[in-house]
Amino acid sequence: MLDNFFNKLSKGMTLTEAEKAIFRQHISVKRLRKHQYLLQEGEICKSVAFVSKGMLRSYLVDEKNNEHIIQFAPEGWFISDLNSFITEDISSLNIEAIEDSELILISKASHVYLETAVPGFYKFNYLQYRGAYMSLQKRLTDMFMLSTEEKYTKLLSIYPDITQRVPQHMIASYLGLTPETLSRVRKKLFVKKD
Amino acid sequence: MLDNFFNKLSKGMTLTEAEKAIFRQHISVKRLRKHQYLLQEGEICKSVAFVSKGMLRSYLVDEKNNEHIIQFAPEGWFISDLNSFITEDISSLNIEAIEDSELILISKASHVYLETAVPGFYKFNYLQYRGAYMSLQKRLTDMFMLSTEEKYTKLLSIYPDITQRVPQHMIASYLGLTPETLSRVRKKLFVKKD
DNA sequence: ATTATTTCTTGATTCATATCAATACATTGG
DNA sequence: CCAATGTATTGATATGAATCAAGAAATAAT
Repeated sequence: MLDNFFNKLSKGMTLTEAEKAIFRQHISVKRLRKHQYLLQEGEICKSVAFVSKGMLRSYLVDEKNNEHIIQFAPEGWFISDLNSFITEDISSLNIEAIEDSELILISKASHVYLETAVPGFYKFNYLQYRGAYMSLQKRLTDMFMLSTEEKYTKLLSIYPDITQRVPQHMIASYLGLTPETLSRVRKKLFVKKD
Repeated sequence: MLDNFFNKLSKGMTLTEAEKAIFRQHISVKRLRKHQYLLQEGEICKSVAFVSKGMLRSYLVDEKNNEHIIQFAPEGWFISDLNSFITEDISSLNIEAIEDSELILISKASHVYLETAVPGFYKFNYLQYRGAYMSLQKRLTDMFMLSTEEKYTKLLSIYPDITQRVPQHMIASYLGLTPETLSRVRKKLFVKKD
């Protein structure tokens, strides 16, 4: 069950068996059933979570009670409220399992410890965040440059199985659209394909 | 003139005099006058630039020839087309000086060298990208959650001197607005303040 | 100084998407 | 099985921002 996690690490750093043992002592495993929360706004984000199975989403709620999805995290991804994790301020984010999920948690203390105990961990984190930064930059420019229709089709091309795993209104929220608008966009797309 | 650069590095890592010497051997200095380009679309991004003086912007041009500003980089910031830098594919970004500027360039080969020659450089980069990732996440959620007026006032509160240094139509582009819309938003704001 | 160029403002109109409202459809739970 | 809840569709209308167009203001160039 830690295999996914060590696999992920191995992609950004060299990882010895001894180091794996150190990791094992500094992580914990958590299971969430669908609809359960890893974090709710107002709490402090105590750990970074690696998703070894299932899927989570993080979202914000605005004054009008609209949800805005920040991130989906299927297996192989990390999720947290980074800002709260680092500053230890209260979080404005909610993180919820949208499938039954298995998580590997790294607490702040453990993270700090691992950074010095496992030298390659800096490199891993560097590559991890650099990649995350690049993806986010693409997402932002897509928001600016693409039409609503293109945003949706591009999302499908990158994550083809997303419609099977994520309800449509959440996809709409992730794209910054109302459910109604996404429904109409899809209608147009399917008419075209006939 | 390298002081700004070493200061920046020191904020994320410990930096010995010996390491400074290594850096000096692996960086180059470049001056750009206003309107000159560090990178134009179609080229390969050969280096990451640290802005020690002045200010640059990176932007994309869409099919309708509209510019979309991705980033402003005043002194103390890094700028590049990360994607092109890493993959060595051609860039779709333009990077232009919007003031007379002084840059410190790190080529790809140097970057790779420095990562191993200066152990703390991983830590620096990790923190750098982690911070950049968090800022970008805020920018994205602001785009989703704030009204046009709020986007502008928030930008002003974070970068109060931006109106002095950056033409208004570029601020509009950065916020994803047309110049006309920003002009009208400002009019409303100033009427209110009377 | 005077012209040229860039930047900003203002008005009229169009367009895309949000909003509001109702209904259909699907899934879950007692 | 039926109610309850959650999810998706569809229509009518409102709204905010884009677009088109013209002119004013500011800045730079000769």
